[in-house]
Amino acid sequence: MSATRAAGGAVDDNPRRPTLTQVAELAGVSLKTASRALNDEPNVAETTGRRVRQAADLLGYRLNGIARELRRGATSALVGLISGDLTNPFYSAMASGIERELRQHGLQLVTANNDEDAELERALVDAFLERRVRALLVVPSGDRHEYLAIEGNRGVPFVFLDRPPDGLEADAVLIDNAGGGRAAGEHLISHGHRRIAFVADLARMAPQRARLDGFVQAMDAANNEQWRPYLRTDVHDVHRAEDTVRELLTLDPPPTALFTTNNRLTTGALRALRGHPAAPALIGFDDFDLADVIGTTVVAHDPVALGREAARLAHQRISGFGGPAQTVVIPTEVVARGSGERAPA
Amino acid sequence: MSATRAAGGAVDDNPRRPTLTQVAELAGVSLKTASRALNDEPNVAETTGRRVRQAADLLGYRLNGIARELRRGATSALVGLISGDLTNPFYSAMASGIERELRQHGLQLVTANNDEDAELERALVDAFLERRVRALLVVPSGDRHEYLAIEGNRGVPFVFLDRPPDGLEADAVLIDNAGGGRAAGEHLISHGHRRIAFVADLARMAPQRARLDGFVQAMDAANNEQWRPYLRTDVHDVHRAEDTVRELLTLDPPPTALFTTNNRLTTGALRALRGHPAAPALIGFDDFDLADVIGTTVVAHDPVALGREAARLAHQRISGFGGPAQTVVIPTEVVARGSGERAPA
DNA sequence: GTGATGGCCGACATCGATGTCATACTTCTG
DNA sequence: CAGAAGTATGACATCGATGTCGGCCATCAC
Repeated sequence: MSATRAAGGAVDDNPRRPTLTQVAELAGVSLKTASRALNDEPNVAETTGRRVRQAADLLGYRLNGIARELRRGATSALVGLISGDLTNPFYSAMASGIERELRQHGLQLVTANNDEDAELERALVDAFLERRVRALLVVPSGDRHEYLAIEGNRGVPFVFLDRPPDGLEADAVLIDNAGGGRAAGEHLISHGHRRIAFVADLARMAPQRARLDGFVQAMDAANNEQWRPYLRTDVHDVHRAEDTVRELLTLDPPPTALFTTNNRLTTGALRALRGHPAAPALIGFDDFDLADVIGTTVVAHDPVALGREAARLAHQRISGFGGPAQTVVIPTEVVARGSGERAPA
Repeated sequence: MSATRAAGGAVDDNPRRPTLTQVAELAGVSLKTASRALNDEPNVAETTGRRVRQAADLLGYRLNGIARELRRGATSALVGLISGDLTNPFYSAMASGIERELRQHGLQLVTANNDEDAELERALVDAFLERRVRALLVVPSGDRHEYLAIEGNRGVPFVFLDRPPDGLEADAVLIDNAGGGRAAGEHLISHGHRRIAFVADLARMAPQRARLDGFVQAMDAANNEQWRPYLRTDVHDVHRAEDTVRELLTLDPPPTALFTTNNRLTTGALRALRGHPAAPALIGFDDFDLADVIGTTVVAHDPVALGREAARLAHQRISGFGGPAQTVVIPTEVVARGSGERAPA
């Protein structure tokens, strides 16, 4: 009862958890009978059952899920998620959607951050497979995913989130990136803009390319070429986004509108534009908290739904569905809040 | 090679993963030798090792971590986190800090959402203990945590995050809530405010009470009683916060300043204040993205550090540290950005 | 009274890995 | 060349649970 003992260290006389065998011994029954009693299996006398449960309580017995899983088929109730940093609200919203959906099916989410690094990602996939996860949800950072093809056929379903699989067929949940990019372009065009800056993240990421494709479609449809000098890609963090936007504003002539292609870049742009006398119009991909308060027009979508759909697909596979690979597309919608409706200067 | 087979369903002739025994058979060695070879243990002839590794590759063998864990001592490499919804940036930042720290020690984070429900929380704790997690990190929603005391002594370390343990001694990482509350109060007082509204979340949550305590200290020190009519507690979501602030503004006389005690409430307040001609001063607990752009003064702290410290404490216990319970306090700091420096009307 | 039925229980194999110990075969030592 | 020391390997027990099967006993039907 000393403070030391109460502190949660491994200090009991026997810090090892009691096993079912010990419970059985204390109750004076066989191992198997104890197992039956605690699992509410039939054919256990009521008094026996009570004795076993008392013994279990007394010892503080807790079933060993690892042993059970091994016996039951060496596959856990875990589903792995490999994504970017959870401090990015896009990923955390996704994770939240996944977690909620999985819980309904008695599955648990295990998360890991790939740091947008393909090498680390492979290692994490390996680690998860060794843990015998039931399914793997991946926001892939690498380009080629063939190495997963073998696994996909061995009973561990893969679901790709936000970025399409390359080199194998697998379930995926994507955002309508091209549609969103096009809608943003059309929105700005319809408000009279021609010199539109396109500020994008790493071009190696497929969603970024798709957003550009859609945007280009809108520009082509409007016969507008004036945006080309204002194309900036591979802007990967908030600070570089801020700098890039500042740089754009010094051009002559400056762009009259900006399209930032994800939440981080939009944040950077907002910082650069703060207090600017004649701020250009701004539209950002990804909705964000307080965008309504700031009055920022965005191409919105539902990242929680994205996660939920991915978890749903995974659960379908876990339940034995063997049909062809499916792709779910999450729609986007332009939400006008003021910044995207400013007229060109 | 049909589309169906490529789709990742369980469709191989033998969807079961190969076992080490099968690898050994194919390589023409004993089970144990195969184990030695794949684990780089000494005393394996080079040619034998090569044969085993080839066989493993050929079969697509992947070690069964569940079996290994059982043999090695029935304890996994998992650490559980039970918190509120990850869409709350406070929790997701915490989770990110935890994940990063754990990874350095080869541990994996498993997350679960307690929905702020004490009943569900107990069930989740049970589930995690059955999974034999190495440690449990909890943002408790319930008030009493005695039921964890037994576990703490059985070798599974507990770490409490954001809210102190009640009814047992255990490691904890807390924010300097009282200090932050006091600082916010002093800040507003120093800018001439007296009629200060205090808008708080559920009073049953200890951090909320501590923030109020600190705030009251500041008011008492300034001999100010005028804030009392503007105390509002148990405001639990963004919408109610918005409504509450609107209501406060209709009072006569209205408060000249607001102190909202967490990020959600601050968001609600910002919505209510949007476009208001003579907005009261505002200071919010918890920093948030874009607070700099909006110009919102906050009591800031570092939730990533909070997570990191919790993971550090957990790892310390896992490594065998048996000392008394430790409490780490994360400091707060008032970050002035304009909204908190507005003079009283 | 005999055989059949069903309830209750325990012995033992099993899941897939690792740890212990024994054994065959080299190689070294004096 | 005998004995010691070291290398490469395999047989078997083991982690903690569950599944299979068989035994014992009471009850019941005929």
